[in-house]
Amino acid sequence: MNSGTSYRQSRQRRRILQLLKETHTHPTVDWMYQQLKPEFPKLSLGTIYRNLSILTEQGLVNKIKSGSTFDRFEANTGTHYHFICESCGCMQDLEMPVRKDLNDEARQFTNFDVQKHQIHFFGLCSDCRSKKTAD
Amino acid sequence: MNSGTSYRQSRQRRRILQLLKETHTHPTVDWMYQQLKPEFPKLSLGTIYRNLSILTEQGLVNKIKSGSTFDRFEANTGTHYHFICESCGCMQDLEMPVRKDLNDEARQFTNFDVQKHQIHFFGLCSDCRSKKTAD
DNA sequence: ATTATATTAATAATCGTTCCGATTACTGTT
DNA sequence: AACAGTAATCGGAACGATTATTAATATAAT
Ligand SMILES: [Mn+2]
Ligand SMILES: [Mn+2]
Ligand SMILES: [Zn+2]
Ligand SMILES: [Zn+2]
Repeated sequence: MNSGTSYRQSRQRRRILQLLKETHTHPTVDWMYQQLKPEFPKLSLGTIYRNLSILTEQGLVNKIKSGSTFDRFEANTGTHYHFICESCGCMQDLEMPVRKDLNDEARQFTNFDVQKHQIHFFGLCSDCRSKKTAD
Repeated sequence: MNSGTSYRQSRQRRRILQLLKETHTHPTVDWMYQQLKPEFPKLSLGTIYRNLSILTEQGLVNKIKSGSTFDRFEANTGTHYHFICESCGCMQDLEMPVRKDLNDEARQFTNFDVQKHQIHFFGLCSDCRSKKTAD
């Protein structure tokens, strides 16, 4: 990546972060590429990947292993839970408070040093839900 | 896969299931391949993948998207939570009871049809923990 | 402006997984 | 026991997502 030395600023990286900040859809690399391509006609996928990993390293962005074959990203770096629609695959934030007590509970059942946890809820999003009842 | 018609029996599939039943390490495809290769010298990776997906379809096996670049599998098909060591990457079952009430709680914060959830706990496993204090 | 080097675009390489065609192995029928 | 039908196999090619390489370009400091 960039061992030790300082980072410069680039239009591309600035826009990638900005784009992540103004959306709540947990975008994929490909989606971001499509979005920014008109603006940077010579944009390459490698640039997206490299900058996302720099931004992640800097703590400005979260990489989400969504359970699909591809990763998702978000600028919302605070801990929170996710809902994933099993029909359309969309991923949405849950406002639900984080249950740190679950870590304590987990500790009671092991001798592991449990530090954090992640919850993914699954089901049907509101859109897919109404589509289903419409037949 | 095999639409409608019945499955035959094969030594390979039988052994793949058996192997999964006698281990608790949530094996990767590659590990299973290494294990069974001596027993089936002409074994191919495709055979492991195909049979795991048949067994999964039959509900005898769970595919786990572990958050790594590769998938893991288990014959323990009941719902349960996992602990993942951030140092060595091992994955272990938690005896902790499943909190179905979390689904209800999640429903209060959305209009989604929340059906199930998954929890991954992270930290240091007992082995890595003791290695760390040993310096 | 000159310089040093971080960043880029383009492309090749890698990784885990799925797909394919030719061959082999089951299983039920004559 | 020979046969026919068709799953299951092997080996390798193809695939999609990601990472690595390299020469050209952009950025920031002097
Ligand atoms: Mn989120
Ligand atoms: Mn398990
Ligand atoms: Zn949906
Ligand atoms: Zn460990």
